[in-house]
Amino acid sequence: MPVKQKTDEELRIDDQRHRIRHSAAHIMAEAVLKLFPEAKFAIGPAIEDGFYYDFAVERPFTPEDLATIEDAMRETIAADVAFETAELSRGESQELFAEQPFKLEIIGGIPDDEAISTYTHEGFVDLCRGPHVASTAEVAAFKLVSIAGAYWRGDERNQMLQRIYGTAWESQEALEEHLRRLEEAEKRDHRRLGRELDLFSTSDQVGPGLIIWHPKGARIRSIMERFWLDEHLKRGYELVYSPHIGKATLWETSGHLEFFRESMYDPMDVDGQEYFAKPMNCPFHIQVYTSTTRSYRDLPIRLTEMGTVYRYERGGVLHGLMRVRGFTQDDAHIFCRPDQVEDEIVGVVEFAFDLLRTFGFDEFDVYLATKPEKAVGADADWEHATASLRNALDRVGVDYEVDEGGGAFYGPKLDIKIRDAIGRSWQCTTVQFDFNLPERFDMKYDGADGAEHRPYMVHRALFGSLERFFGVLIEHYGGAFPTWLAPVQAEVIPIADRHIPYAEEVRDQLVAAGLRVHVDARNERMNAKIRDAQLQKVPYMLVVGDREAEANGVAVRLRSGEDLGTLPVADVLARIQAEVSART
RNA sequence: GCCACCGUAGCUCAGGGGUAGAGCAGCUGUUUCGUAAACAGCAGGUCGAGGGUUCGAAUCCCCCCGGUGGCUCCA
Repeated sequence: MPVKQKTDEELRIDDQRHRIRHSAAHIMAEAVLKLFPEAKFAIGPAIEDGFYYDFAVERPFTPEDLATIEDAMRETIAADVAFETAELSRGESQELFAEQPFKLEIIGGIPDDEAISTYTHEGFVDLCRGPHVASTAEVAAFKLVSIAGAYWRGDERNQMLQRIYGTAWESQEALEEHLRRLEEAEKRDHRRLGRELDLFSTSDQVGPGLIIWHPKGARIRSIMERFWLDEHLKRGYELVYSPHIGKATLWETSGHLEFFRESMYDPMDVDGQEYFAKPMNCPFHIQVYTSTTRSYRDLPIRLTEMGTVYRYERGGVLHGLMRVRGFTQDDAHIFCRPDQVEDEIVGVVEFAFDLLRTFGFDEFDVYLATKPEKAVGADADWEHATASLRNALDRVGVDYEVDEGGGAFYGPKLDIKIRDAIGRSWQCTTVQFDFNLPERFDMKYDGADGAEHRPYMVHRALFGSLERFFGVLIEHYGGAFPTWLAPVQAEVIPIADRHIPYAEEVRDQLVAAGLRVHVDARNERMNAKIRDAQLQKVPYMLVVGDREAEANGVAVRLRSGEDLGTLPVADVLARIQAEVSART
């Protein structure tokens, strides 16, 4: 869980790359100025793997412009000119950038006691804190990647600027390595694998952001759900189910219509009453709680549901399984007494790590978000809840970062992000206190003291959204799901048609033992069947020919390409079953 | 929602004012094969939808829908 410390050498390279990228941004700005003299400059920082620069220009850039700009940049780099820095007074800098409104705005935002510096190369002066490389030639390898619109200062009320993204490296090899990594990521893209492995789709006819699970994807999902349910039952959660719509009054009480309306779909009319599709499950779980009086002895109550919610997302943000309009949360609500929360949080955190590890993730980043400016609930409750989160994390022995003021208005929260096989980070688990809903729904329990008390309420989702988690899983495994999850665990490959009956016998034996097995009885050569099974990333290929039928065995090939030779069917069964029970 | 780009067969793509093409997949036939693609034939398209310009539009223009990369948003 601790974040890995970088070595001195790694830090040196990071610094060098940062300089290169920042310098590349300047060189690009200079090239743009040469080609578009009227361009106004905004900002141009180094970012992960590259850089960008934002410009206000008469017309948007085109892909052809990128090539022209690249050429101009190459000239500057070939000229090997030095970067020179200077410190200016406020007045001098304002004079220098008199024609550059964005720069003037930035200068206006620099505190009086801070120095204003510029970096200059080849006559191009930019307001800049630095640092840069000594000379343009150090930008050894770069490539302009894409054009995008971007709002000035990231605020959509502001002017939209034209942003050019580029990548830059200390050597041609490093650039090529980066491009290879991008290709690798593209091969893992869950949208591509979703189609190639026939896992899911979306349809124009259904609508964007709405996922259609195909048999193989649904198979994996059902395995995930079964495992999920077993683990919850083991840990004292109770399963509930709730409807997909609820009356407007419910959402008024919960406050969703007041605070979340822009993410909710318009209501439908049912017998003259307005009903809304649910954007969250909590109000329903609260109904379970409030359906009867509760005693302090009943607590904690842990209610869980795979609840499908619908939220309006703007068209431009939809992305495969990662950002959708209808998704299923592995939701749970824990209602407990203040003296129970810390243990409850420990339980949730340990549960989350167990669950995520089972799905092959072992690097986590944990964030604790505390009370924001605007918040509901008593200070004492906030303090108690936040302390419980901290104590729980300490007890579990987790390193975490604190996001001061980053909590929701209704309670502090804890987020867990996972790192996938190629180092990308994904938000999954979230654990949130809620001081708002218990109040709004007037939840209570009878305490040992005979008085009524307000329970604590904790929302938590471990996968987060099943759709998104599935997308992350696909990319993490690159479609090669471990045996326990693989939609087809073994493909039986008869060499000639006369081996089909035996192949079916083998399949039947394995299926009877609970495995997912398919016979490739197509009129194809064995080589083609192996190729297709490889491309489908089936963990086991069981080749059967005369020899195997004779020996009552199968020739086992793994998707790694490894050939295990001929094994008795019973041995293969045992081997696969062992992997399934170990969840590998 | 905003900016840019894209939308041609199930998939990947070519064609870019004179009414459509390849490979793979599919179907049919032949072949019955020992660890990543047998061979042959056939079929498959209102060129995302609608409107306009034109003698003629897949091609040019407008608008809508969908996708991609960003921005913004993300209880």
